Amino acid sequence: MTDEAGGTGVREHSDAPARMAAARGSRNDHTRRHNLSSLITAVHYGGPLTRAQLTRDTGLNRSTIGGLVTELAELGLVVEDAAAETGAVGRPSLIVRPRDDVVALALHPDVDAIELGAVAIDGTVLARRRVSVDAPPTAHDAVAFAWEAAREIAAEIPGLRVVGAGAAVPGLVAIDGTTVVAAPHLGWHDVDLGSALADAFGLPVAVGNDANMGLRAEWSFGSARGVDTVVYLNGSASGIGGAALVGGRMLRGGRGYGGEFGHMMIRSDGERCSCGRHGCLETELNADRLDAAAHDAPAFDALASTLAAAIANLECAFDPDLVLLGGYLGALYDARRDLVTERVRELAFRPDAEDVAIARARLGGNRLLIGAAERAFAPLLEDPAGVPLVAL
Amino acid sequence: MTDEAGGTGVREHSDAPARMAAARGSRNDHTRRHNLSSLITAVHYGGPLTRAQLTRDTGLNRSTIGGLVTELAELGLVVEDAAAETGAVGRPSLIVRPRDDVVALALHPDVDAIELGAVAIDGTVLARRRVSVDAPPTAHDAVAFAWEAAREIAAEIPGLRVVGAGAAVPGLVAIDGTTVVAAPHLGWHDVDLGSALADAFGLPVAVGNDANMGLRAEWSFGSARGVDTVVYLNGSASGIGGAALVGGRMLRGGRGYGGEFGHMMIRSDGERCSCGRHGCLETELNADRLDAAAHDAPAFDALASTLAAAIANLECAFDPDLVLLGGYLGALYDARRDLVTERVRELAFRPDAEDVAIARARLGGNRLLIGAAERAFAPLLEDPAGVPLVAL
DNA sequence: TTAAAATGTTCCCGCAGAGAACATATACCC
DNA sequence: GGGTATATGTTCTCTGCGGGAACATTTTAA
Repeated sequence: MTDEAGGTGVREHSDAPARMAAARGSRNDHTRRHNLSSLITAVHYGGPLTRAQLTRDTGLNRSTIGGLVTELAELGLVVEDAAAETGAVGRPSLIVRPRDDVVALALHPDVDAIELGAVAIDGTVLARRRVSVDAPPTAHDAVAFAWEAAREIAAEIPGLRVVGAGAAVPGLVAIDGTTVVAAPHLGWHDVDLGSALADAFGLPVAVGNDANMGLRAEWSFGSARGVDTVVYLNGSASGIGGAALVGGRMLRGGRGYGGEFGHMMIRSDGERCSCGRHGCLETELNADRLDAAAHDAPAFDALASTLAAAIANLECAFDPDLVLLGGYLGALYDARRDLVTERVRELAFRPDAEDVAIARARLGGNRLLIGAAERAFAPLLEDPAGVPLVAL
Repeated sequence: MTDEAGGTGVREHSDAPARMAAARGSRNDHTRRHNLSSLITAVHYGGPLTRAQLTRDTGLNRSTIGGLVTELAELGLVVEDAAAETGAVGRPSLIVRPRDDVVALALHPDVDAIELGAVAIDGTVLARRRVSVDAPPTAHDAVAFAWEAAREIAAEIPGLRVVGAGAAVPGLVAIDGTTVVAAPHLGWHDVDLGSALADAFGLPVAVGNDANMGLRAEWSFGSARGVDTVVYLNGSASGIGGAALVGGRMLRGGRGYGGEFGHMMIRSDGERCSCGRHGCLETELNADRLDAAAHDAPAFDALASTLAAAIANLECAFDPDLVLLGGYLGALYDARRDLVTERVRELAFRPDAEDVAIARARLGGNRLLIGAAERAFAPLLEDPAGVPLVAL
């Protein structure tokens, strides 16, 4: 026993509460909330499902499912359709589908453009607006554009009900989900984008790093759908963004800066990086170098090997089920798929010969909007009866 | 929307169940189980606590706490003592403490010795047996010794009730928690230690990597007590073991091989490592090099800088609340604390100037036994009424 | 047309926690 | 030493929620 926990003394002020953050006392209505959450989550990720399927998936009783679905319908979150022709024996089961007028707003300010989308609860991007900008936008620019675009969308699609807004920002976002601590390419430092958005829209807002949002989208509806442990690397003009999903949860870190794999050291004698260190991945393998090597096979192969080394390094740290590559890293992988696979196999630490699974991201232009919307939907999925919807 | 989830079709066989592993339908008795778990978990980590404290911590009603504690007492897991003198106004609250005759067995086979301990539910090592060996033991040796040692301990302390056994092994352990896939220093490959132990003892067994077990112990009762995100590096004769706690959960990875930071690339032109790669941390910074540099300040400082580089690398990947160092890495850190801190600050990616928190592990010789026991206690803490205790 | 199968609906039961009312045990004040 | 305030343990009742049986509904198959 350690010095601080032994003996027979009673500790009136224990650290137990900290350990019990997820283990609070549970009341009966927590059960109800949990089950409502299970159902809306199931139709969110799984699309339209029959009541019978929900009964099997959850293990709950038919009658309970009936009551829960009725409550979700009264909350305006799902609708029940008559069954399609199934060809099966027995009374056809009602189809539960998420309503397509429940949306989240998703904002993506970047160096050359600002984008806003309205994303339905099933992941469909119902509408989007984009404006190109000559100079990196300020947070005020982003909020002003978001407001205008939202008015337009509201006029175009009447009757939308909004649960909240999410924003994907190319930079470091604090753990509070509102403050952009540093977005060098935008020139933002300690900008409280979340509060600005929340004040403008009167909605709950979640701000996050763009790579995290991208991985979230790919996990929900893309190449990493439902995979438990994923490492994500995305190459863009502003460098390499990284994110990781560990045991089904986003790696956030103590301050929210976790997953910055672009600054993992990949060559100890490499060039100096903007972060002050030497040989960071995003310095050794960036868009400029890739362009320069486009017609120089050995140089191109060397870059592919660098990618493989990064993957191998991440593989021994995370042992992921899947390594997901986006942006120019996805393109590089597709162009030298065999070489990358072979080099990873050579370098990989894994004792079983089985190859590391590598895939390319595939949601494309909607990825960040979908990911930001996912963040905004999260509270609704957790407590369907506790989150108000407001008219857009 | 993606190609696979759009449209209006009904998916009878959705992937929803996979997403709902932790979101299964919940019955009322789940609530009871959860609350029992909360209480036993609280006294496990927090030591003796008053009923009043438990009431505040959980938010449950006094009467509910009374019933729950009574049930835990009937299960033989806790005892209630009369209050000590508190000096406070009001009726003194009963003290709930874990019973000290509920134990887990903890086994630690290593290259030069085998060790077995009986660890009480409050983390106290009640008894331990150790035998030195000339050659690395086989799994059979380990099980045979464990059996003998357990018989001795049973004779020494009568009346012990055992919940299960845990084993900490210096090597890679599969995600199933029973198979040692590769323990090079022991010469073990694909050895099913878990089943061998379970067959011998008739108990549930959890086998794990020694670094994971060590971090678990430090998190429960040591330097990382209750910290949410921790990166752990432990230097021993058999190399550098690594482990990470992410959001309060152990980083395991898809196959159970996560956290192998000893094979993180730290010098791209470094020496060849036993794993086949070059410049792995445990090759650049091992016990031999440390011994050789003991009386050579510049060389010693260089090793400290290597440690700092490793910490900085892990810091930008995980953004941990704490970096925990054990074994010779802890000693190295203590010897060059200022240098390591300064180099980490130089290299650190974090935008806020705040230093990365670094600490030395402190549980010492009992660490692995405590960690292995923690793993064995985990099912009991999760479902106190569902795990049988057997006489030792 | 009838039987079988699967699902929706209704009603009742049991379990678990909340809360009120009461009992008990301490400290503080006079 | 006695009375009061305060905090906690105990008992009893109430409510909410899921399970399950019985019945109703809707389909396919014979």
